[in-house]
Amino acid sequence: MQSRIERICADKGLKMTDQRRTIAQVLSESIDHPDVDLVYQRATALDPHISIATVYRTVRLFEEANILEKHDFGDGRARYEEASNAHHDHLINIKTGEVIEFYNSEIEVLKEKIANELGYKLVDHRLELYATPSTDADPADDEDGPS
Amino acid sequence: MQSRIERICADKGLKMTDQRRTIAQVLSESIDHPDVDLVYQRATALDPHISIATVYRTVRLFEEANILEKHDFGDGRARYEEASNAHHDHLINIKTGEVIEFYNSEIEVLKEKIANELGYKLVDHRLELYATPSTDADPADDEDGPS
DNA sequence: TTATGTGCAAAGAGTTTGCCAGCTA
DNA sequence: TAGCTGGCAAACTCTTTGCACATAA
Repeated sequence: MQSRIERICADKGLKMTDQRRTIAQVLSESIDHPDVDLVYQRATALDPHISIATVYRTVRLFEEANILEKHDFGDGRARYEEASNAHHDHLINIKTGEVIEFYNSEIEVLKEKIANELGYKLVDHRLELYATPSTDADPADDEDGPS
Repeated sequence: MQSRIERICADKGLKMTDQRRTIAQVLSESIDHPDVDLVYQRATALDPHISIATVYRTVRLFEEANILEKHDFGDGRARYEEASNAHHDHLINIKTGEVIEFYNSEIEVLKEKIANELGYKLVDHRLELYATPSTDADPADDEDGPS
């Protein structure tokens, strides 16, 4: 069974090895934003014949092929997620490290506008909100397990 | 003559050495967002008896004393600026590396609102716009009226 | 005087790379 | 088969730290 990313690799004509296939599968199945070490752990769990260097080379390859997006949430290591056509920003729960994606069109418009008013053309941007759960709010992932 | 930062250090009761005084002066006079190496270069130009380790230790000390703000603009090294009470975000000119500060109250409000709607309380945030200068020399060519 | 700061070099963390064997197309 | 790919360890960048000496208060 081809993973989503493996299919994209095939479309792009990338040579597929077992290692790349495994890493592609791991990334296709990751709904979080894993760092290289986490990808490495998940990949070696499926197939021990993968080195950390290959993970680094492969995520870079995928990033350059626009298959992955690289993020830096300020903890000194790169985190990856599958590239999506739908742009979004990130809210990082600083209690748990969990990353929540969100999109807000008003903010998107403002970003463009600010750049223009300063005499620039927006090429890229980064918006990250670092936050703690509201005490009385729904996202209760502390003790209670999900059902 | 005491630099602005040196005065703050005195207020906070930090022990002042020649090295700290020099680094404080360099940072007080820097209107850009220098990285550690640049601070080191500027400091050693004033006084060669300063090691890079001391610069690292001093910027960390100043950061912990809320004298400096540390930024990470995605190039793998930390950049510093004097802490100001006035919050602002950054636009990075990707052609030159120049950093422009800006403040937009609409964005500030939206950040809070988004976090709240997701069930979180905003603790910190980061907004960076990566942009190139508009080819047109006149920045006032956007259709929206200025704020 | 005494706690603290500094210089130097070594150590760390994350990431990249040279080289040769191994595998894909 | 030809040439790209992977494993391993060494190298690299940025940053921190152990230790002995120097210095502010």
